[in-house]
Amino acid sequence: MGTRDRMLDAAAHVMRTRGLARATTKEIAKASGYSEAALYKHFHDKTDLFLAVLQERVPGNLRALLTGLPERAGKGELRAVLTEVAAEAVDFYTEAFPMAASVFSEPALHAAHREALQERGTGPRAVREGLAAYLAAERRAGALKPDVDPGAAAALLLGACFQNAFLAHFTGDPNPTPESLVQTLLAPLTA
Amino acid sequence: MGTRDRMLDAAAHVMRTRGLARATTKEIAKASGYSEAALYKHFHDKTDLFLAVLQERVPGNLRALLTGLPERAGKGELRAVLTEVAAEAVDFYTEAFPMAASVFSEPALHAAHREALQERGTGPRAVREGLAAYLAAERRAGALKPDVDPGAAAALLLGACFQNAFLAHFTGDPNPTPESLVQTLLAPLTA
DNA sequence: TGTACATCAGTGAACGCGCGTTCACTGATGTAC
DNA sequence: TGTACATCAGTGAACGCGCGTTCACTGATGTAC
Repeated sequence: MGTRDRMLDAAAHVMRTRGLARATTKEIAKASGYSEAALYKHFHDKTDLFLAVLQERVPGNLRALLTGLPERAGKGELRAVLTEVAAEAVDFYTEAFPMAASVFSEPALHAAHREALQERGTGPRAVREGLAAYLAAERRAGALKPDVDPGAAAALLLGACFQNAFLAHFTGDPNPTPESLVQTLLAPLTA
Repeated sequence: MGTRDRMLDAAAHVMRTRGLARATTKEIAKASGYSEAALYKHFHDKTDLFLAVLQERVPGNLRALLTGLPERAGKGELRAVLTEVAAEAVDFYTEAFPMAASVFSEPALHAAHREALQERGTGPRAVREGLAAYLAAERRAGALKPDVDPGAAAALLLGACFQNAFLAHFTGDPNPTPESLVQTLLAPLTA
């Protein structure tokens, strides 16, 4: 693992454990095992470092799971797949939250980040879109009713996971489980 | 409107418009029309000021709407009520997001905030709970099936609104509308 | 093989700046007699 | 009514500190002849 990677790991770690306000160049340098000056050999400035963290240290398990979804469509696994995705999504969002918060701190960082996302055609929407694509495939396969809106369904499920992750940062109170969310999403609610 | 209120307004405004990192005592003092020193006559320190913003400047329309829900249960308005709540929730979360992000910045602020919420028995969970209570009432009234989980249903709908608000801060891409979310939530998905 | 120089990752110490905070103070208003 | 003092909201200017950033430098490794 190269120096740069160690620095990104250190930055992500400090952001998560010490809070954004404590994620200073000194603190990150110390955590990485290098000098502050070394940071500037690898990143143009602090915004550049944070931008790299945002782009390269967002946890990747969920993305991998979503990539594999298309070929699992139409095999009667709908409920299992959704439950799996929901569970993974909670973990993903829980880890990503403190990093995403940094974007509300610095308008300059926010703008640069948004631009970088647009260029790469990715971003926080990609997760929703990945799940929506899978749901559309299941609909085509006949597992979902033809008038179902895959985008809305993905938004409901992932939104609940997203908010669960946020709330978990505030209180230890229990959230609805992935199973109950999927059950409630799939079943008819009205009598 | 008293001095203290003007200061809180100014702080909330600066946080929303200039970003957390620019929400300094200087900037807030300037926006409020008072000196920095005056800030310290009304708040013990900066954390105390931020804590007050978090407690007293979270937008209140949604809360008012939720308070009025119980008496609207069992009147066949289910879909309309949910759509109204969802629309209001998006506005609420959009406004509240930049302020909530501040909590990920300072562990000390986070801890103090969490403690204050616990004491007052309120917090970000209260919204979900308010909606869940309404759904439970509708279920009792027979508008929802008896095996519906009100907590999970509230989590799905509000979670989607929460994430919509977050995503709107990143890109201008359209999100699922409140109507489509409610429709997808209520209707049976599986064939 | 030895020598002279180039390259490169990384450092310690310092820099100026803007931050949160405090100080001694002011001027307006209230109050006692 | 006039005078002397108390109270109170608010200020301008300064404080020390820690921040992000840069500087001149070092020592190890590579390369030419």
